[in-house]
Amino acid sequence: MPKPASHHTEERVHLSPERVLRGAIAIADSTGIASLTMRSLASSLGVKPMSLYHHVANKEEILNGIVDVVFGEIALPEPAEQWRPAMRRRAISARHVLRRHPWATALMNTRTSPGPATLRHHDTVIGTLRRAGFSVEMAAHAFSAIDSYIYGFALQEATLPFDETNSVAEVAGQILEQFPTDTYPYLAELTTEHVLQPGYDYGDEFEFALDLILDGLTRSAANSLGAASEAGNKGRVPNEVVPD
Amino acid sequence: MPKPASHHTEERVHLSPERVLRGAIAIADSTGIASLTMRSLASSLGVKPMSLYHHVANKEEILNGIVDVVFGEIALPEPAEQWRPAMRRRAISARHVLRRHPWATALMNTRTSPGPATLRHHDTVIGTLRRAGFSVEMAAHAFSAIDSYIYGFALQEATLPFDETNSVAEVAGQILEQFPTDTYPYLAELTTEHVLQPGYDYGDEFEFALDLILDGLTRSAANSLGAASEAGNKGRVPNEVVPD
DNA sequence: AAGTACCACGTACTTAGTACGGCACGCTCG
DNA sequence: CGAGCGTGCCGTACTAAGTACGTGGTACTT
Repeated sequence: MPKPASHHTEERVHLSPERVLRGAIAIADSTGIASLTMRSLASSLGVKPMSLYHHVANKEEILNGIVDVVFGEIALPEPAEQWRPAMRRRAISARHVLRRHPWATALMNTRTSPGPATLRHHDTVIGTLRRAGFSVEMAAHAFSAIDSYIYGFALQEATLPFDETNSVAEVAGQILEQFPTDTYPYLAELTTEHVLQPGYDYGDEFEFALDLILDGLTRSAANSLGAASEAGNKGRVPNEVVPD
Repeated sequence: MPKPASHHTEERVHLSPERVLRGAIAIADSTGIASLTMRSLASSLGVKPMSLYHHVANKEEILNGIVDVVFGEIALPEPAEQWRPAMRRRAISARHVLRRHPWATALMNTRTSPGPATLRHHDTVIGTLRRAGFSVEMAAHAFSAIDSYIYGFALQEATLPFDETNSVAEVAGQILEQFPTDTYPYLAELTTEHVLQPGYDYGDEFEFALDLILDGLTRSAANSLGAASEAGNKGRVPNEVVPD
């Protein structure tokens, strides 16, 4: 028999900022961001609440931290990759990550100080565009366009009121049944003829507009390069021509 | 002299669900969604906290309610409007509304039961597309593309850590100064050569990708109509040809 | 005028974030 | 090898916020 367990000794856990953040993400993923409290987090780590404060300043810092961890999970472009496949791969990776962590998209909003993984992510993305020949302004356009779409899509996907337990059919039915069929006729049509069809998955929608945007950027970037060289900066030699 | 004011009589306020929601929006707009508590709301309405519960079931219902009010502020397409200008006008209106209520975008995420204004909004948008000749599937594509972009842009705009008080320059400077200049070279470049330029306004970015998406939809819709008529449903007579 | 529905209120309970100080453990140094 | 000390976990307790419950005043109805 081991010595009579004082509450230290045997099961002393030894936290760390990383363990705290990982635990926080685990709770948010499994039971929702609302159920992430300092108490629930401590308890899941086998620790009392106040112990957490030796590793993080406060709950805000935890929230900042887990958002940055999530950003770190997104696949970055490889240096050698061409801009379009690089952006496509990154966008798809981002969507997967944000679907794994449905709370993250909304949480980003309330954070104003980006962490290192976030900054690195942004820097790499912009760098990929710039090295492909995008002007600074055009890179800003592209970055804003793609990222807005990613976050917006993730936000909508996260808002969908169905998960594994209740299907699309149930929820959509419930909402529409509350009203006479002709109150929202087009919504009803879209729902019954599209959303409720077997095999429907809203996630499949993602790549449609992603490619739409990438097509548009390819065109715009080509134009702006043309315009730019007309404007006289022919000396510039991007190491890759913009279109694709 | 009026009768000795029992706490009723004179200053009896008479709440209503509408007044409660309006008050809630006022607080969220002026001091942030975090400062919207049942107590602060009650106090701003000249009432004690528990009085609110005679008009709304709980705080959740308030949050659902204010999100729906915000949706109601977005300009809907007119029945006679062509799809492209209609979508453009609506998108721009939505961005303005979501900028007036920066808390709304993130809050949408946590709501799963859409209110009547939200449903009406969606129905009108889908109807505009369908009556313009979009197939059900194509309307779903377009709806998802445009709305994802709107919400994502609004989310990014709301995340920007500057408002009237502190300028872009200060904040951007603070973040980048924490690191050696070459840690995030492309981010630094974009910031100094673009974001910090006089007259820069992130909001101007919105219409660039919006038009990109609308262009892409115009093209895709034309293709899908072509494909559809080849597929044999020539009998269908949309009252407007899709492209523009 | 009496009854009644409505609705604001006071009190109090629960959950959550966190300030403060105590104290066990194990490493370092004499 | 033992005293001292830093690290970091814990107990207590305070504050803020959501809200259940019961009371009583007000004004409308008959």
